[in-house]
Amino acid sequence: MADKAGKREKIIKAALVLLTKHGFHAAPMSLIAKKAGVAAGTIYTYFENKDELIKTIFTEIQKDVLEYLEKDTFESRTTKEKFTHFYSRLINYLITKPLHYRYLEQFHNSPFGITLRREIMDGRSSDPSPLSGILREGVEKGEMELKDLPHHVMMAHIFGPVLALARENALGFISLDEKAILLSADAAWDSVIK
Amino acid sequence: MADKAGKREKIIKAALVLLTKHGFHAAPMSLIAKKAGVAAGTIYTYFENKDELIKTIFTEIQKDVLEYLEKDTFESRTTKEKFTHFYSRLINYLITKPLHYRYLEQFHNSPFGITLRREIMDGRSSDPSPLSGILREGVEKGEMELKDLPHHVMMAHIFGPVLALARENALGFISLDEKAILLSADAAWDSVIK
Amino acid sequence: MADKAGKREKIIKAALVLLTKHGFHAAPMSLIAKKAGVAAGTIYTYFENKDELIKTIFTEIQKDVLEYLEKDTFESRTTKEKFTHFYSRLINYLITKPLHYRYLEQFHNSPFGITLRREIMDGRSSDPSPLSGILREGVEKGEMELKDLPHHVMMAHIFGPVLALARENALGFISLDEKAILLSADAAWDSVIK
Amino acid sequence: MADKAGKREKIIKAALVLLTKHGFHAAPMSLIAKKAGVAAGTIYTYFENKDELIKTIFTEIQKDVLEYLEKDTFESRTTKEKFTHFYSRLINYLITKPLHYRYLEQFHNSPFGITLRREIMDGRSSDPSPLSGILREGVEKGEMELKDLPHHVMMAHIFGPVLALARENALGFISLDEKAILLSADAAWDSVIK
DNA sequence: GATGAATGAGGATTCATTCAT
DNA sequence: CATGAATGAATCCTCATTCAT
Repeated sequence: MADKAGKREKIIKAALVLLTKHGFHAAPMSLIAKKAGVAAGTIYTYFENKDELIKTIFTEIQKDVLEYLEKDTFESRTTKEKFTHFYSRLINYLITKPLHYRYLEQFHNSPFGITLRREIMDGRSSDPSPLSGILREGVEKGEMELKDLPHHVMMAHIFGPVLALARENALGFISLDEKAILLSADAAWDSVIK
Repeated sequence: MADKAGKREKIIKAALVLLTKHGFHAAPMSLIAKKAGVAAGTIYTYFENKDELIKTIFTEIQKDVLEYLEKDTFESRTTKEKFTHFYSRLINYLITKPLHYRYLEQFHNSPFGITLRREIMDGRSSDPSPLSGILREGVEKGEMELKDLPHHVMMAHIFGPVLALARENALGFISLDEKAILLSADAAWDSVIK
Repeated sequence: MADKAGKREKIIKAALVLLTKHGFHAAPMSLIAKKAGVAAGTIYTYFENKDELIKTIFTEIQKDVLEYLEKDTFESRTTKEKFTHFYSRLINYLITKPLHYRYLEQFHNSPFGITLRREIMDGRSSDPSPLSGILREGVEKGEMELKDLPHHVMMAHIFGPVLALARENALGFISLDEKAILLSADAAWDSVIK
Repeated sequence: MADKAGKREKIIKAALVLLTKHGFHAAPMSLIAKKAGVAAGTIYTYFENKDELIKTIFTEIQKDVLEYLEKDTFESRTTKEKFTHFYSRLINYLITKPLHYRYLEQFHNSPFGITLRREIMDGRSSDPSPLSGILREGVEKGEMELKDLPHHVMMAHIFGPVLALARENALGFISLDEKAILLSADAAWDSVIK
């Protein structure tokens, strides 16, 4: 029992590393098995096939991100504070777990991610991000006014910089400190708030 | 002679479409050859191997982008105008040529792109973007003041939204009009200017 | 104890269905186990390996056929009657149990069946069919005369049609009624009797 | 060009032997390639996949049989003669080419063959055998009368024995001479003619 | 006895690249 | 130069069987 869980975890960990390093296509199942310390066939005890493995890892990371984002959120904060908290926690997560960031990025650019996005657009799956809710609430409470931007443009000015910084970080080009992250949050805030 | 050039072009065009559509790994050389109307072996007359083909296409697209960005640039403009011109032209290019955008994105996320970025960081290759120059000039002329952001953060707040919007567009989720592009340029400007 | 017998039966029943449906090669032990409601390893408690399972099922079906053929046989009948009885019972069995027929056919065409046939020819195993006895007896009693056919030719003209009809039936191409069976028995009789 | 044809033939010949010997499932493509003296991948230059290879071999054998059956057929013969000619040529073919016989048998018992049969039943494919025509013609000319048997029963009494004998022969249990074949043809005739 | 996770050899198929024509 | 048949290493996945619990 404990062993079972252990093997599943080992496979996921090995897969995360290798799928990120080599890319989804270029990471052989045999190599993943080897790195995980299991036989090739064992992976198929836990995951139906390579695609399922890839999707499962995404789901687990996503769950992990969302849990992380929701920590230490207090109702009493102003919208700006909530926004900053969300923004900096997100960037923090992606920066402290570059492997996860790289994985998410690759996933979103793959057919899997594109399909998922389409489902979210169609309403077949739900958007997991709490950001839209935070901003809407702020407007309703009259705490601030949003620029008159199309929704996608607004999102692009918030998530775009986050992902750009996470990428630079993951590639080892930069290392962000807490202060820089807050400055970035402010810049993002300025770009969408009147 | 003309035929030779013609074949090279046909191969590049076919490869661009297929590498983008299926991904670098999932686009067989044989299929590219077929779509280009040449024999499989012929590709190797023009390109040493698949990797070279991929890199060559990137170089050609990059050249194409830069040429496009430099058109209609007049000295007389203010820095804000120059910035807006650069920003909206870049976004325009990526939006009107989604195939090129998708290719660039995939390239940058591949080992090829990462290696290239590393070379630029090390000074072995040069940064092709004119943006840094535009902003530096504006500051020197006293036209505006930049926020006190680390260079990478500033770049992230300009290029991040551009790429985010280009992605949405390429995936068919949105379609940007000229007005939205200008609003986005303003938002980006607000995020980095005091 | 009762449970043990029950499990063995369940495995055989599940295996009969799946081996017939998918073919000996294409029916995984794991699937058989699942259908039988036992663990994969359990099969190996009752059968040494897959080959033994396959052979055992054959033996059980063969026993079943022979039992069926010997029912309601009375000494008082003429040879023609005995022949017709044997012929129509055989065809009836194969028609009412298409699964068994398909299994036997597949078995006989497999290396297992060929080996078995070779053993019968060599005298290492015995021919289980009572037909030869019936005909010999009829000749000895002077009830009829057999054509001067080689033994194998004679057998071919009796069993050949039976199997051909059973196949058509199993494939769902025809459905034989009692009358057609008797006509077929007559035709077979005509083909080997002077 | 000559080489191309040569390789295709070598593959077919090797596949015929190995698919027959081991069965469709148990004959690896790699082994077929090895026996044919080509690389594993080469088979896929000529055949889309294993299924296509199997079906192609069937088609070629079928063509071969039909050509053989149609040789030396003269209009002047009586129906009995035509029947005997057809019957003995068929049996002769199957006996002199046991490999082909074994292949056909396996094919007909496989999903491929069953699908084909179903298509013939539905009229989507055509029945290649000339037998029905021969018998119909004889009846129309008043040369003989057929027993009042269902069509499938009649066919079973003609093809059943042929296949049974071919099987015995292929397994090496018997060896039929010309005389035995003619006797068998007579027996078959007797079984369906009034 | 019963379980079912784990094993790893084996199989079908793909595809970048070569080279004889 | 152009061709495209041929190559064979590499990949994903299956499944009979074992064995610790």
